[in-house]
Amino acid sequence: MAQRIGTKLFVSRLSFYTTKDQLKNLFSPFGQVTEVNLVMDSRTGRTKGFGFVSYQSENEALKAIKAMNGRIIAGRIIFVEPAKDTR
DNA sequence: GCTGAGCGG
Repeated sequence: MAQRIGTKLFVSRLSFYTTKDQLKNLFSPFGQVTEVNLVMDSRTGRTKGFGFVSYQSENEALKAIKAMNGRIIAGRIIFVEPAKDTR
């Protein structure tokens, strides 16, 4: 299977006030985002601090990773890496 | 009103 990226991106270490809309406009210019999902907590109704971003192609997803990995968002460092294809 | 490793529904 070798190294497979996948179109799903795992975005973590976000600020607790960052929303899905923020991620969308931050990851949109790097490629066509087909899906943006911010994981919410059922107890507080706020973000867990991580989410998922999907692109049309793996090359766009990989480009977004290199472009946004370890970048400053909302004054915090965010980690971007391919999500597990455990789906 | 806060916190801070991880892979959601």
